[in-house]
Amino acid sequence: MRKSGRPTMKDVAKLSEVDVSVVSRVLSSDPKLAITDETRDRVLAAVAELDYRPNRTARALRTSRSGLIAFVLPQKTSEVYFRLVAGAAGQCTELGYQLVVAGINEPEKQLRDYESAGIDGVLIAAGGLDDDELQRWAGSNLPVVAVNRSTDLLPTACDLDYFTASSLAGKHLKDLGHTRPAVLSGPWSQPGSDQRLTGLCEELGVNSDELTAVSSHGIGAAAGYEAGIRLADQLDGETAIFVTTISLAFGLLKALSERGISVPDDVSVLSLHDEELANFTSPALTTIAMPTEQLGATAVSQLLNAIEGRDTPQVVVNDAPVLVARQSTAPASSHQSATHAP
Amino acid sequence: MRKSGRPTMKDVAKLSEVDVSVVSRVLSSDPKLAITDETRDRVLAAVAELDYRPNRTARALRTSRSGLIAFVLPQKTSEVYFRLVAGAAGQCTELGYQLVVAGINEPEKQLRDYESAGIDGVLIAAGGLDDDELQRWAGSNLPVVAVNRSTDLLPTACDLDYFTASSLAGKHLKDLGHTRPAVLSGPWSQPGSDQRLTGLCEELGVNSDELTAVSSHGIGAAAGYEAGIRLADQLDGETAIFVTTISLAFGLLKALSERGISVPDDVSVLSLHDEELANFTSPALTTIAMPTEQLGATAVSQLLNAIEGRDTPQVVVNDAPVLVARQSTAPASSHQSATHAP
DNA sequence: ATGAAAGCGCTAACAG
DNA sequence: CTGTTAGCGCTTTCAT
Repeated sequence: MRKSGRPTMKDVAKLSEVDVSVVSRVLSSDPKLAITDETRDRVLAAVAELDYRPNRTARALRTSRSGLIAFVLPQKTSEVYFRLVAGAAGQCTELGYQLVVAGINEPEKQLRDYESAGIDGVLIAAGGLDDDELQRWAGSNLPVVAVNRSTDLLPTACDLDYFTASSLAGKHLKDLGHTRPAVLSGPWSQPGSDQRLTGLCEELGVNSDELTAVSSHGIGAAAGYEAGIRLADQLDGETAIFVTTISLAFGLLKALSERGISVPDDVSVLSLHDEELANFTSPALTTIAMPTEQLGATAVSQLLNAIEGRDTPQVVVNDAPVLVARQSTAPASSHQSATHAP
Repeated sequence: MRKSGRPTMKDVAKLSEVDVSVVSRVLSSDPKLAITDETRDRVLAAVAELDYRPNRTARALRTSRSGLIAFVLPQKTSEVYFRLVAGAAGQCTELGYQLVVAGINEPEKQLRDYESAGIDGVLIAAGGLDDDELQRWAGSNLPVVAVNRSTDLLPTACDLDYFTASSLAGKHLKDLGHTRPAVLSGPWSQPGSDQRLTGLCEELGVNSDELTAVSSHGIGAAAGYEAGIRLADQLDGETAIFVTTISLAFGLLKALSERGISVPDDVSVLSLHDEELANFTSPALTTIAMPTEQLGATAVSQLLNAIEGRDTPQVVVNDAPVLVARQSTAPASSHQSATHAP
């Protein structure tokens, strides 16, 4: 065992000629501590002089609070998760926590590892999980909050406002004269119960099962391409395609171009989530930008609330989504047609 | 203070009727422990029965080893870093460590935070750091290893084999008849000393300062676009463009298309690093795929070596890069010309 | 082959 | 207002 060599509280106590307990109380600004300014200053001076920093491990052992939280992510992931992590990491830094990340594994095993490691709570990126798997994250002594998914399998969940987002999408399409868009969605979406569609349908006054819809088998561009080909072949006069997550849209654009369907002349494309690359596709992609980093940050706050035993709203809605109109959407016009030679 | 309620070593000791020290030694498979199989079995049985898991915090306090390592990332980041983290995280799980992530901040402050938190060592994504900043990461008691950058400012550094990668690029271009490619590189690249160019130049038999080169002001597609416009306007008969990192290439493609330069008819484009989206640009991008996840994993191993005081090679080269030929490169032919009307 | 005992550095009653 | 004390759960000499 290497001695760390760093000064301990005892050193500070000695130098400032008080007891360690006083140092401890000064440093944690114990509210019910009455102390002369003189003494406090002496302690603080000693802390500064020795360049003392508390040993968080010792503190953790004593208080059973490590200041560590974990974020569990899908093994196959995408830009969206990255932004989530960035938001969460920033908030952690802000609040003096450390963020541990790991790919998702067996929930039970992973949770027990985290308990063993003294992790205070865990964030689970639940966007792609089915109920069964999510359920398995619930049976733990640790506070667990679901991120990017609404659910009541867990006491706390944070999600983006997909209803508003899809309403925005619907409104934009309606304004352009598109009345019955086709839908390209991710693998977990269940048409009809999918909140990413309700706003759209409401705005357009259609029923979700009237729409031509295709589900992808994954969340990457390749999955979007594959599903996009299927969708292209199924198009029946639709003048627009609504995509529920952006990476799919990148693949779709390619599929459409291969099928000789021109965007936005033959069909408009509009996707949820925004990212820098949307500016650089051809044509540049119209999107609904979602506050993804915000979601990450909020999830951290919620988890800390749960850890402290404070109130934790079941669902948290963040900043409003915003439409970013680029070149992939255009007015529907009578000469439009998505039909084409095979 | 909440009692955790989990069984401790004492409970195991009691149940198996031995001393805690014996339990400890059994569990850490102390090599110089002589023990009857009978006793060991009793201990193990108790461990199983109580579902005992060691308290890593207590262990950490005792051994000054937390089992935590940190990965410090740029605030503005890209897909490449994500892959790095994925690789590192996987390796950590493999080896029983936890990976803490954070955006880069003030090195001194961050390092002291990490010391205070008991972090065992830190990985710094140094690809975009200048020497001064990197230097500031060196002055710490913690082992620090630079990732994605070769340097001798730190005792340990891990990097990809950019020499081989750029040789591969050079060879591919030469095979196609391109002799004097233009270069689009990231902000930190210093032409001439840049290892991402040496292999290319060697293969092509040119001097790096003979090449038309433009540096971007960032690492995203937007930066690539901006620099791409500048480069397009500077093109002087070049039949190919070599890009040192892929996100820039996405922007470049757009810039070229706006300038009416057709890829690959007018100019071929070839980029370092591969990602899924390279399949979905138009045209699909030819790349040199680098073992980025591997780098993340190797960096972790190196850091653990450093932590254990074992040997740490200054530079680690991983799996070989591989050429992924797609549609953005084509043979140079006499009718090619990058000149164009403004 | 096993047990006793001393702490790692910190916190939180409880005394004084 | 400040000091004493008793651990948190574990590892590790040193005894036996």
